[in-house]
Amino acid sequence: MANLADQIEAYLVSLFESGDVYELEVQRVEIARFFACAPSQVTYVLATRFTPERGYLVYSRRGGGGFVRITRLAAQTQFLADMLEATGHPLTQTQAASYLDWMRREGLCSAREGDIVRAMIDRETLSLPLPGRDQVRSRLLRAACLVLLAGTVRNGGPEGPVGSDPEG
Amino acid sequence: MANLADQIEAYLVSLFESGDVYELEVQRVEIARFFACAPSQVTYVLATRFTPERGYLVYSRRGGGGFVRITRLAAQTQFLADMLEATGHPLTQTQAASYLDWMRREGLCSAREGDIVRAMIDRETLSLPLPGRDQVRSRLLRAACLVLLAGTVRNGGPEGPVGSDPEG
DNA sequence: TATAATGAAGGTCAAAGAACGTCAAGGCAA
DNA sequence: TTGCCTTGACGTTCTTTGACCTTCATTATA
Repeated sequence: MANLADQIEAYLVSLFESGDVYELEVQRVEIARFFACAPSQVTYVLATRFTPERGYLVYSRRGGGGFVRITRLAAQTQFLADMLEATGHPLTQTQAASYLDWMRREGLCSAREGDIVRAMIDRETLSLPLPGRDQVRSRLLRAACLVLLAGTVRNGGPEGPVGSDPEG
Repeated sequence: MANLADQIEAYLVSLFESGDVYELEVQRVEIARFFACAPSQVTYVLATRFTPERGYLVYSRRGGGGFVRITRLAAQTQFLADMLEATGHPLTQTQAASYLDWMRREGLCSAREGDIVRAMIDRETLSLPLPGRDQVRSRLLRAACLVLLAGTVRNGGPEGPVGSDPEG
């Protein structure tokens, strides 16, 4: 178990625990320097270890002042894991709605938050042909759930991504 | 927040907030001197952060006695009309996110609600080819806005403590 | 009085720099 | 020999700067 990826993972986890925080902001190149490895190695660790299924969210920003932010998701229950698993597959409007109902009952989201997501995954709103529609819906629900589970994800305002967006 | 652009943005926003004003008049060269940077850096910040989509208007005048005036637009007036107009045509991720920034600042949605919608309209989440992606995004934002605005009318202040309102 | 010169703003744009991401190819271990 | 690791070349995004341009008010000049 002496491989680098595991060491880097352990190091990052230790930062979470020693600091007792739910959010970490590091620089990829710093970690790479610390472990004397290629920066892309850090990306690899983030991609394989710090996944939503394992309870983490990763957000990064390029350019000067760039960084990598790792957020630890709130409580991990079996149902949440199942739901994240479910959002990996196409979902009908009814299925998606029932997940939202559940989250609402569990206090994981407010009624209004549920309404927002519900409106956005509505078939009329999506207005896409059917094989793809359910796939897009599941991705949307997943994205929403990740934010809900993150507790407080800072992603906008002065800290958020900014600038021209030719790609849309 | 290691980069200059973010610092300058934060500084300008703080001027708005500490003064509790909707209009600011500064000199580009003064800001540049204060931050010990090139004046064009200030122009860059204005161009990327203080955009109409984010609810700001910038007017400037050259020559002796020149200045830069930043106006913070209030949401209530033309906001709904503009937003619905905007959501009638394709929207890039940056444009959409900027509208969300604005709504949050104006108290039309909470930070978490903004994050949810932002995550759902992300290009990675949508994962659709480009001509259509921006169209779907605009429908999604529109759907979300309609819920947000309806909620505003119903209960007045949406800007509650983030994530602590499971009944709301 | 008109006009020209001057200096004081801010604007534009392209290039360089600073991060992070992607991907394919090779390495290594069970 | 299959499936992770690891690396490095190359790509994208965002920032920062500096050289050069335009606009405006003021002052000097014909």
